[in-house]
Amino acid sequence: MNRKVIIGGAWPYANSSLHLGHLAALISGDVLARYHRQIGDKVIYVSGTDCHGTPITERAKKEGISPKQISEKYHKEFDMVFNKMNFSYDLYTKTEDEYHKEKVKEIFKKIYDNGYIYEKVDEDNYCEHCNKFVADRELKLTCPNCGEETKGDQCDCGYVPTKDDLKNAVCIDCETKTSTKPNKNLYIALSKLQPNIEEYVRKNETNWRKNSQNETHKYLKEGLKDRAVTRNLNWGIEIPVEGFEDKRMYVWIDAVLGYITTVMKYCEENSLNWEDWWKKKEENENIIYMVHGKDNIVFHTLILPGLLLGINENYLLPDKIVSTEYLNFNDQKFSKSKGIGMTILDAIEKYNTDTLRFHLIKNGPETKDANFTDDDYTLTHNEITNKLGNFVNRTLKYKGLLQIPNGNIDKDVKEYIENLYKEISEYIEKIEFRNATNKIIELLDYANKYYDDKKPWIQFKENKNEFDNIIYTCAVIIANISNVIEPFMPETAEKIRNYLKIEQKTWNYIDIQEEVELKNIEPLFERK
RNA sequence: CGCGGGGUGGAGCAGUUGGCAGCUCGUUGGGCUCAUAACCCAAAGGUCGCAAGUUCGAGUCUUGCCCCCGCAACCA
Repeated sequence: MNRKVIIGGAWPYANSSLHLGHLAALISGDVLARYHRQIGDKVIYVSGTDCHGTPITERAKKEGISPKQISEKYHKEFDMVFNKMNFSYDLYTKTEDEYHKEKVKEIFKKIYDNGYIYEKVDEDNYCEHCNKFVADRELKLTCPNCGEETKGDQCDCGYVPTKDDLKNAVCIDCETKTSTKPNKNLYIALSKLQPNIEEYVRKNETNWRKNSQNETHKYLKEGLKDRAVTRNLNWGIEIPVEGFEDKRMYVWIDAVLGYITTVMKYCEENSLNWEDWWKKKEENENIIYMVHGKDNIVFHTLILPGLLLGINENYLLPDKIVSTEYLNFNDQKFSKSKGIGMTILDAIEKYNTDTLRFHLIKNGPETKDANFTDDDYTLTHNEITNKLGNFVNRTLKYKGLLQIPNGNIDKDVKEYIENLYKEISEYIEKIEFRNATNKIIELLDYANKYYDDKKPWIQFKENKNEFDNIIYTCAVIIANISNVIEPFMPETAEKIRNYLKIEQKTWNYIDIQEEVELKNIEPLFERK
């Protein structure tokens, strides 16, 4: 295969550490990237840190530092965490990146010039004392429903204040009563684009996860509403339209356009033409994946396509929407305030990164919410240790064995392996990763059973030739295991390649070199 | 009638277009000794939330009902 594949991992928001839930959602992207590279496709796998927006400015105010300092801190952490988890991004950048900002402004301007972004005057909340417009969440009022004090966007009791309620609100900073003032905003004309978006959805949704289809239908059915793309902030990307100098761009516009700007930047740096990836080419030559959690769905199935259609330059639209459900932690929602959950940083300290990756896919929130517990992880870790680690050990550390003997491959085994590549490919391309991991477990069971059925320890005494064949065949199985686990457990795959002197990862049945010397074979995992 | 997810052997789950109910762990018994007490074989264990319906046949389709979990913030 020689397709051009873009994989866009969701851009994590830079105001708190990443936790296992993020990892469970994003890991699919790395599996896809590694798999597609391995079968020979040309992959550009991108993501970056989402640095802008109100929550970060609020956080910065509270901590008495600049939004830039906050976002930088988390950007560094994210970058490190992804590295440690062996995410193979071709480019991981941030929305604060100058290149990104410039390109976003250019794209925004095009959409504006095409008439899909238009001006509208709203009556927005205004604080005379602070001399600025304030967002609903920057207002404080007594909830007319439950009587408690609440922010203006939504109360703890679930009540959403109306425009009328907000007339009694005060500014969260200075506590003075706010008023409203006419305010010019820019809107993206999603309502006007709805027919095109609908057509796009209809054509592509069979390649999407079910949850994205449902969520998207819901919005389309209600009718798309034009959405404000400007915010009264001083932190974010400037609006490239006259008269909006005091405003900044809505973060979701900025963030989803990152999938384009990063591909552009990567291509520039690597002497490629980005249009080969993002613009119309031959049929079945391009694939664009979007990987994220379920709360991100509409931004990828409606807003991003809306923007791309608004540019009106034959941009390709996302083909495959890979949206996960949620991961719970010990049966509870991840919650920073309640201290529920585990950051990826802590998980890296505590767990083996490969078995953690594998576990989060095998028991991940692929089609419905899943639960993470320490015990469940240990179960997966030990299963891999026993079935894979031990199989490698009982073959390559066979008592007294110094090198892989010359032997003949068992024909049935070869056929089984060849077939397995196809099956795993199918599952991965159908974005059914749980099934793919189950196939890998099946292979490990098959390998151990083969070993037991063939009884090399008996053949060693009775038929040395047969013994050689068995060990050789088992070594070939291990070589092929290294290929099929590469997308899921890259470090382990690498170790095996080193043991067997395998030059490169492929996605076909492979033999091994004759008489590979067996030196420095260490257990792949330690049991917990 | 607010929206969504789910109820399958002790636990966690899989069951695609309806066709003998599966997987992992756990339990019990056996085998093996190459290996990280790992590996292999076998057994026990389920009226698939309840009820009715469609059908030669329903975990799978239809209808009604019951129960559990999300849907304020941080947060995928």
